[in-house]
Amino acid sequence: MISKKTKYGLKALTYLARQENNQPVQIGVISKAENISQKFLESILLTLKKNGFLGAKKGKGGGYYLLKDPKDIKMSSIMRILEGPIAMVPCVSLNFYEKCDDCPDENACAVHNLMIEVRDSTLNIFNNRSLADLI
Amino acid sequence: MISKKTKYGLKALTYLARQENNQPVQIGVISKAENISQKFLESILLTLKKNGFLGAKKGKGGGYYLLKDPKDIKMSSIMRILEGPIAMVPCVSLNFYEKCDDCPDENACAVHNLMIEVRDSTLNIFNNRSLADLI
DNA sequence: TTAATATCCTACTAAGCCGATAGGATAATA
DNA sequence: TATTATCCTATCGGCTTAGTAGGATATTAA
Repeated sequence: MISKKTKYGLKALTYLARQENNQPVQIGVISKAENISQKFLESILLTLKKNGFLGAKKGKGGGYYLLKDPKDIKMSSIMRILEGPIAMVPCVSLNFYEKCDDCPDENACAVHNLMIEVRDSTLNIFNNRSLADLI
Repeated sequence: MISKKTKYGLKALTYLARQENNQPVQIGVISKAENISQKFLESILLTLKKNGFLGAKKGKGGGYYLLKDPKDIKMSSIMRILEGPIAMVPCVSLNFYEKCDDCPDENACAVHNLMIEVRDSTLNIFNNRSLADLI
């Protein structure tokens, strides 16, 4: 299960991707259109900005806009910023690896190997889908 | 990310699946072998019993044992009992469906359709892997 | 019958995360 | 200089997770 943060972030990104000429859109506009708490969305867009997905313009006529072409924004990169690991177990994560306390030997762990399979199949989707594909 | 409950449950099930003649194994034995808190494992095995995966025998020489052949226990059924939904969003779950508050129209939701894809690919693995495959 | 064994059951708790809110600081525009 | 809109920090209630405590129940063996 992904968090609401991730879901809202994805919806906001697709909203921005649909804009003509990539014009800045204000938080309030997106939050109303997508039924998202404005303050909550504010923090989400901020992290997307800090991670290089969005640009922002202050003052009248300001708002958020995409910094890259939707075709060049892989779903996997968005998911990792918003949700964190894509893997179902830390010991199988490529970008958020963590050793399991209970496993003396990872390769001997039955769960481990199954979760590698799941990770790869999910990753296969997220790596081959861009923001443009969501529209 | 799956919970420790799920991970521990899977490990315990594979432990039982490895037993000769499907002999009962006590909680304490599994918890020591797999480095799991005994009391926590106790509650996990209890839910697996209540859901028809395990049988139990009380008193000396007792313990837990599998009720079915490991080949006949699909990963998807285990995951649903231990972890709950396999889908990443409730509105895409086959067994735990829930409508999203923020979506007036599911089919118009970009996230929705992507998550159906992910669900299907994950389900494809969990439906075609049995407990026997984990050993 | 009694003691030992091992599951069964209910309740509780500390810690952490999630979703959301509050209130003001900063920067850009008119 | 007023207005607009992002930026930033701090906080909060509620829920879940992982684990603990303590005893009830059933089975076995002496």
